[in-house]
Amino acid sequence: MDNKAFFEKLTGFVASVDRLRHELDKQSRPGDVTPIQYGILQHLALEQPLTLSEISDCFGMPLSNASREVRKLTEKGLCEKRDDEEDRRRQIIRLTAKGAQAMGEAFGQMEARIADRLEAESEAEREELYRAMELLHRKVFS
Amino acid sequence: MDNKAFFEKLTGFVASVDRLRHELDKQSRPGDVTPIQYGILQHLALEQPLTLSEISDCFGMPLSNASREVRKLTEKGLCEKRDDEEDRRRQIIRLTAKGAQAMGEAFGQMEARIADRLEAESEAEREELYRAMELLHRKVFS
DNA sequence: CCATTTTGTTGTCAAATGATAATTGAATGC
DNA sequence: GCATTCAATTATCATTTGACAACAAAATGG
Repeated sequence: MDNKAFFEKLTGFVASVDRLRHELDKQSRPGDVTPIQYGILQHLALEQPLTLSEISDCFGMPLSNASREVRKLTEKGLCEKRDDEEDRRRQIIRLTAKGAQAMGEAFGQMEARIADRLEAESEAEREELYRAMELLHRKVFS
Repeated sequence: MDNKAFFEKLTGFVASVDRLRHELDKQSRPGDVTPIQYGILQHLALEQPLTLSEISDCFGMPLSNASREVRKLTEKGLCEKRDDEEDRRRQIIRLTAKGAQAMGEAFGQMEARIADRLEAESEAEREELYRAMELLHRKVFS
């Protein structure tokens, strides 16, 4: 298989992933949270706590903008900042109980949609899909 | 495997795909094209021609905005509109030679980066990755 | 100690995006 | 023929995002 064929498959695949993400986000994102803010909340829901620098790196966003978005989220009561005891320059970001609940609901909705989509698949097929994601994640999407 | 475990894997996977896409786009996107416009160009590079409605559907964008973005692309000489002969309400969108060349270069850059990333993989492994994408595309990311 | 680096904050600005309404011309269904 | 639907255009507006500059406080490395 040449690079070109592989790359074309990859391009189409990435586009399809993007579409599903867009669709799921659209349905599950709370109305008072912007898309980028929702991305930050999702990241926090999967991995806590995070520092501002980590958020800024992960989203390829200048630190100044990460700070702004996180401030807006804290103003909405969805996450909170705390000084790092070890390095007091750092801010440690966590979801609040309210934020965790909001993300729990959002993820629940998404989970239900994914479950619908996989209804027809057998247990063995699900495991195959799981392994496919794991493989691609490890080898392509580092 | 329960829904939750599968869903968590999916969420992490989608985030990683998004990060790679973001990184590749950042490096390959021409400076005079906005991110959304670049998405439209990529779509056209993979599938031509498209109508405005198809573009608007695919990106979940109101038709009015799709029209605006495509107009900007035509003003930049990267794509062109033509009346559909069969249904004269429709506009058929294609890349111009200039647009095709620009996307050829952009895709070439991305392809090279992907090739770097897969350098270590054997032919058999590449084929496995290819099949994994195909499987996930078909069964999950419809 | 002192210069430098790291981490974050605040403010500002232009550009990109999302959303809506009003309008046109072409097709479709009866 | 006529109402309705469809595809697209244009205009407008608020919001979101990206980018940059100036600043402050804490850590680091001599």
